[in-house]
Amino acid sequence: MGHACDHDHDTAPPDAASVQQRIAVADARCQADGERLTAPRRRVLELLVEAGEPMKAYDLIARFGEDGQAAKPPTVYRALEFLERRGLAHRIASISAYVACAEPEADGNPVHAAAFLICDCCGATQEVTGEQALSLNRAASAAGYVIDHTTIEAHGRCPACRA
Amino acid sequence: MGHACDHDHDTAPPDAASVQQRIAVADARCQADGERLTAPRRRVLELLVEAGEPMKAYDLIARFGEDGQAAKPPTVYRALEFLERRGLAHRIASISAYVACAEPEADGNPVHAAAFLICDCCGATQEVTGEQALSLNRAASAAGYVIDHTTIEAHGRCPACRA
DNA sequence: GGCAAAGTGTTATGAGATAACATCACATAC
DNA sequence: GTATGTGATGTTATCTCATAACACTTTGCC
Repeated sequence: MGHACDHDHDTAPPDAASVQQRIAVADARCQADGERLTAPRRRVLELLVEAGEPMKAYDLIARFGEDGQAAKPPTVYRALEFLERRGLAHRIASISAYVACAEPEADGNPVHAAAFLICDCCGATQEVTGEQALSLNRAASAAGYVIDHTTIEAHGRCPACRA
Repeated sequence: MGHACDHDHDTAPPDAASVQQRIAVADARCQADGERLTAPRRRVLELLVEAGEPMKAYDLIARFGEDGQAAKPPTVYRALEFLERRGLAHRIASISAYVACAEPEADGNPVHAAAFLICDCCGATQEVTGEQALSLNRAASAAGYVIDHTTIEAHGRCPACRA
């Protein structure tokens, strides 16, 4: 996503090989679980991993076709739903955007609670551990709630933009 | 907001007197800070307090006029922006809804970090203390981020709907 | 092959939010 | 008490985000 600020941002996008590497791992894990990383799902994941930062759904739609052809919205939204269900991507509700998961299944659980630090200046987003989610779960238990999933997002300025 | 479940929910809406009481307090505080709780702002706050649970922007728009006339979207969105800025209401990003603040300025700070427990069954929403936000702020500091505001929302089932 | 389930393509539309500009209300200075 | 600037509102139009509904295709299984 774009930059609201005027200073430099040297965010290196991942090289093509490591992108394909991550997709291969995702593919293998889907197969192991009896799920299919089909062409549209793979393509959306590829776009998210390449971007390395949150992307808007309609940016994914616009860039979906390798030839510059746009996809139809349901194609991308369905792929996003799948990727989220598998813990391969996350929706960031506060900015209506989507991002590839930084550590898919790091804890052995495909769907994990994630928390995000989002720079409102350059758009950089960092996924942090689910520690906040645990704290939230404790508060929920105390109130008698049973939690399904959490949305934890902090907005501010990253070290580079803070200057 | 509506109920997805079939069992009973006896959520008592606040009586008219206590609604007006809360609005009077909000009004006094705005004045003390040199802000004006104008007619459309007051009306939106009134609708939110009466509801006692999150409301969609377009429900506020539809019910804005006392005579059943709808408002124009910017009227309500501008009022919501003001109420949020003053800490009198919160946006719940994960469901694109708005709710009156449970404890305006409880800590002396008009704009405070809030966290929410949201029942996906009956729509009941509970605002809990900013403890989670503090934990998130610590994580952010460790990563060099400076935080402006946070979005902390847990979805699940409340005690009544858990049964 | 025949079947059921999951996935995709396509059209259309619903839901959420804001840009832009004209007008109005209010406080302050003169 | 009137000029002036600022903040708020009214109004139109449009933009962004997301999904319903239905036809068709692919896949895995018997």
